[in-house]
Amino acid sequence: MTRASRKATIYDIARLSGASASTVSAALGESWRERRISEATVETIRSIAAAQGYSANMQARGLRKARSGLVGMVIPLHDNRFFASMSQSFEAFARERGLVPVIASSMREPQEERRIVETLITYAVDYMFIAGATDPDAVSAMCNAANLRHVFVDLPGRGAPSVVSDNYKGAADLTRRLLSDRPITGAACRDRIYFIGGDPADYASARRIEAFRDALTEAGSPPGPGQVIACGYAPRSAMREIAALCNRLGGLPAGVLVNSLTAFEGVLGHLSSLPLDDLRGSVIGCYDYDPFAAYLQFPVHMVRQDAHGLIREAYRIIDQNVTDPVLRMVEPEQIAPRTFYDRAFSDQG
Amino acid sequence: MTRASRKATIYDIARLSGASASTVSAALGESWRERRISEATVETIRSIAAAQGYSANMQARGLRKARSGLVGMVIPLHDNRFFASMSQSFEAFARERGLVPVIASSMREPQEERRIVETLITYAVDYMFIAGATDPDAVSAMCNAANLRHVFVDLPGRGAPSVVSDNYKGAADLTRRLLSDRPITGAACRDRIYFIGGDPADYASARRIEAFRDALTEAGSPPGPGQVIACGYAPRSAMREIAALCNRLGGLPAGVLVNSLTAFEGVLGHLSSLPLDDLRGSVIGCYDYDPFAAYLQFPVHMVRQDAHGLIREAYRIIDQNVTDPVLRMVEPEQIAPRTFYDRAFSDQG
DNA sequence: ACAGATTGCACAATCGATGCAGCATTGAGG
DNA sequence: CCTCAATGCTGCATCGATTGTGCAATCTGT
Repeated sequence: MTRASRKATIYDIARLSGASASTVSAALGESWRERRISEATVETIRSIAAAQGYSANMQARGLRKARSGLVGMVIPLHDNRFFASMSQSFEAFARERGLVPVIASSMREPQEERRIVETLITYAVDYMFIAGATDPDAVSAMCNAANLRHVFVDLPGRGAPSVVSDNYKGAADLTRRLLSDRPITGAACRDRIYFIGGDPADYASARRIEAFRDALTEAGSPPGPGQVIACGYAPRSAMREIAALCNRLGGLPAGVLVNSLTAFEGVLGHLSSLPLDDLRGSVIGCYDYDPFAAYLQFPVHMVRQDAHGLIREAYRIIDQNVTDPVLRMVEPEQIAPRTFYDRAFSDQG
Repeated sequence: MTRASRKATIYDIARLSGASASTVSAALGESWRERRISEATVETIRSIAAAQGYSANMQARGLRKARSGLVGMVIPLHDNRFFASMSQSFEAFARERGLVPVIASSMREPQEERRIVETLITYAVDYMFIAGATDPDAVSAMCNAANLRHVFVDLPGRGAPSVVSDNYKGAADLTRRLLSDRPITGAACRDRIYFIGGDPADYASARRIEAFRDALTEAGSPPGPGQVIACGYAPRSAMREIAALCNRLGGLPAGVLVNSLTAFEGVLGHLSSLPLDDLRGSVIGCYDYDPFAAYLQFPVHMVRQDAHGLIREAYRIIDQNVTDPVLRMVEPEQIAPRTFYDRAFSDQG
């Protein structure tokens, strides 16, 4: 920098190179051929620009071109394995396309969600992804008013394309695994498998509960009352419910399908207070994945959602210019107990 | 929206209200009092703007005011508990200040890091935070050229203020705990505590290793050769090293301090292959925290870094207008084995 | 009733990059 | 020698919001 305080602009480069600002703009961009700027001029301008440490002002460019080069994503929270993976993929795909990702978390508050969408619109993001939307219709309304293409992820909306995890298949497969792995004691009520955690008003949980019921019915033992305990995501309430259940049954049931890692933390809080032998009479499954959960005192069947695949599909929808409210499914992956190291080490090793 | 495709601008509002664009701008902003716009006019303009769903174009505003309202942060990766917590806090503090956070991950690549900083500069972010910088000097050079205030987090730089975790204290305390908790067998070499994982070229690891050595020395048993095994962060190499160590010693050492969760995954891979009783002769510590790691087959002493505190300090530096390369420390928290539920549940529950 | 102050607003320049519409200059062709 | 086309560039308006300046109209005091 020769001049102390401000960043160089095309006018500075124009003055230094003796060319006009429009020539500089063309020379530094892609359009210099079609605007018949000679190669020599382009070289000169580029070297001067490089020497001055010039870089374009995206606000000015965005204002003029009515595109910002930004792509927005709303997620419920950063501090969560699943959504953090989404962020990582979201960013990677954005970069592939030369876009800059802006990720904001809504804390699952509809009001916050709307505020964020509004903000991203004022920054003129070129596209927007909304993961785990709490009020998809409101979001679509705002985006449509701003003429902004958007895709829902993980939780579908009616006003735009959506990509969701195949919660039904994931939960059905997991249930079937638990059913076939469960130890049979003969005591009827203890031979059942219980579903714990999640909110039935939540789209993903509803699909999973539906799959759980169907899989049990298909196996010849339709779920009885109280076999689905959708007590929310908080560890504490999951711990309370599993304790109450064990108390009611006089011991652990043959199997437990825990819906979410946070609920699993609560279940774990109770299980870890039991003698290890008690656990051998039960099979545990968890919808969602954590590498450390694979090393507990007992085997845990887990489901890993394909965050990368979800985001890949979402970008594909943008690339293909789809705007109808289609619904695309991405399959989650079943993780057998204790197989973590086979996979993880081959990636990171 | 009365008009189909484009967003309303102040000129639209001006036309509809019969006022001039500058009056509209003032009325919608903070400056209408000092520009002596009557309250009645302000009301009229605001209601028309609301009816039109007007919201400002930040690119235009940013261009004019030379501020974007964006605040950037570079992190190594999203998909990591520590950095995800930082993102969460970063965003919360940004919102408090009416700023929009832009978080990008460098994958620990110096080149990528520079590219990101450059990009954030072209978007005219008002401030920038760089966590886990790989090339702090280059970053400072770029930011200074663009006249951009920035703060280093977790890994210090020489060209700007830095906020780092007190790695020395965290590791020293953890080492002391392991020392006092370790079972004494009498077999000299097996009574030692080993440090596994991390990269000594990395600032944080170097501080921790230094603390580990000092704490051992202070306890009267200075570390021998091979007692610090800084084999990187990959699970696989940590697994290999712990296996080799056990082989060399003829069993587990009295204690292991594992430097990072990823290395811990590897150590776990080996430990889980041993009979549970072997583990009772050893005390395990891990620098970094995971709630599930608190429920393994054996107790684990963990250190939780204060991501929220780091970010709070970083913002404080910005607020206080500090630009000298000061170094501020934030203390990490020691987590005793199996105490997770006492804490977590009171937050979420 | 008239100078001077105050109120309430409009005009125009500006931020930096872009792109359309020209405008000299050179060379070729008749 | 003159026309026409190609070449290589410049000038100017524009994107939407902000801000310094200016200027009527009304009000205040005497």
